[in-house]
Amino acid sequence: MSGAPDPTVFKLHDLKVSCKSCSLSRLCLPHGLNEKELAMLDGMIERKTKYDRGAALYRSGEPMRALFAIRSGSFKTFMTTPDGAEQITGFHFPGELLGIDALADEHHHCTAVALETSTVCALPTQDFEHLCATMPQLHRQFRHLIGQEINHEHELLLSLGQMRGDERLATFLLNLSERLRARGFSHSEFNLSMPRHDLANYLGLAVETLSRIFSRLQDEGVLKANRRNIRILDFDRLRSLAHHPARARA
Amino acid sequence: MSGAPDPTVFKLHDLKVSCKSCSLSRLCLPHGLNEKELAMLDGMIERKTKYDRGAALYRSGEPMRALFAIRSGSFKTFMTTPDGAEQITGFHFPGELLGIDALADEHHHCTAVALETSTVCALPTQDFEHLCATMPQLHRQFRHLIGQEINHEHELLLSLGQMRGDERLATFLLNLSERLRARGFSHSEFNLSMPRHDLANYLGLAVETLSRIFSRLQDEGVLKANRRNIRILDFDRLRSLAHHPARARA
DNA sequence: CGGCTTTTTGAACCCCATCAATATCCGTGG
DNA sequence: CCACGGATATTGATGGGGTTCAAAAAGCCG
Repeated sequence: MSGAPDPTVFKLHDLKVSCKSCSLSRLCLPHGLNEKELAMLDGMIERKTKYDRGAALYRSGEPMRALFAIRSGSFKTFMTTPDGAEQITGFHFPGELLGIDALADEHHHCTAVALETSTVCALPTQDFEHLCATMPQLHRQFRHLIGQEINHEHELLLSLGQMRGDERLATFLLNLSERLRARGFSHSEFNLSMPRHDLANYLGLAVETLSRIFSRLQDEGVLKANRRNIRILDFDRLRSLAHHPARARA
Repeated sequence: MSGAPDPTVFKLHDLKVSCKSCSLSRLCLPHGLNEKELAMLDGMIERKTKYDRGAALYRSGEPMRALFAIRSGSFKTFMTTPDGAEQITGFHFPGELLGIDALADEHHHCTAVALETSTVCALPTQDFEHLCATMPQLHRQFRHLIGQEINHEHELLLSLGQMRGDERLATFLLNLSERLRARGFSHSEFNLSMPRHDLANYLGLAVETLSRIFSRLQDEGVLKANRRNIRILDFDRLRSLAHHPARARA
């Protein structure tokens, strides 16, 4: 389960990729930094960490060690109640930040687990704090990314609080589609990195209900879903679902 | 929260209260600042803003003017969809920060509306950015408050995604009770500042369902609810509800 | 006292959870 | 290579929590 990484897998050139040459930099913390600042940031980052599927980047309750930026792969973050119930609060992709749930008291309130073999860049908290103080642009981008996180959670609240199951799934798929597009992938066909179980939990549904919704959307020609593989056929229909056109629950 | 302040209560000396003498400072941005820093922060703050019930502090889409700290009263913040559906994302009380939903792109993604006559302290964004750069402790407290906001939204996600109606209400009441206690009010009896309609929306329920849940909890002797007035009679039962003891939806 | 909003209560229906069973995929070992 | 077992996913049947429609009751304010 845990990512006891085979040392031989890490070739030197993998470890030395810099922020400067990283294709994700425009989505990530380095965005907007000049050459000199970039170099400073680069110097602070530990880049060697690899996580296999199921490996935890951090667990709820642990003290915060670092801020993480995803380089490849994907993660889920979830809350846990004392009695064992879980709620997935987000799926995270390359260029996104992980660990800001520890902002309040330097301890994590979520657990982050890799959905597939993934790599992250780690930024020790002390270093980061110092860097922010000296680089206004880094600080700004950090705030920007936190803001995105908050906005995303607001969208999810809207979804869970107001929408039916099919509307939630439509919203999720459109959001995912956009995030993949922003990363240079196809926005109409992709493979989900999470099992149905996780997606259902994220959407506040039972696995069976989610499966039924997929089947129905497929029957209606909105998409084609073969297990993890999704092909969106009718974006307009999906969008109209996501905006649940005629419902005034106000 | 209930302290529906008579307008005449606001004499000039109220408007000039400084952070230093503010009873909420330990919950608010000034927490941990030394005398000199406190004076600097004080100098930046506009304190005269008062909002009647229904008045908007800011609206979704507007550019961010300032960061707000609530001094008295209470607010609700909500998301709006293109088709008019709303989801209340939070209720906010004295000492809490409003406006951080604009962190991503300097534009608000929520609307904030006063639930009763309320006053806020406004901190213009540019000033604040500058202050943060020169006062590490202020920066730290700002991060702390943002973290609290994120944590609160995670709790709400858990609530909406995993709990039944009665469990959601129990969770809300316990949370509210704690926040009131932290502000020196009774934690067992209080007046809700929001109508059923808003609370139902926040909890992802229909007004009728919420009303029925209140009635049932009252029949069971867990609490006494007379319109806005709530008296919690059995904290243990409420807590056991909030933790939905025997349900493994894992 | 009227007219308004807010809250509660009642009845019917529906989305979704649950229980149960089948199907499909995948990794492992014979 | 194929067989086997476990995890993952789909499908069916049933029941319950919650929404919706409808209306009455209770505050609130002019």
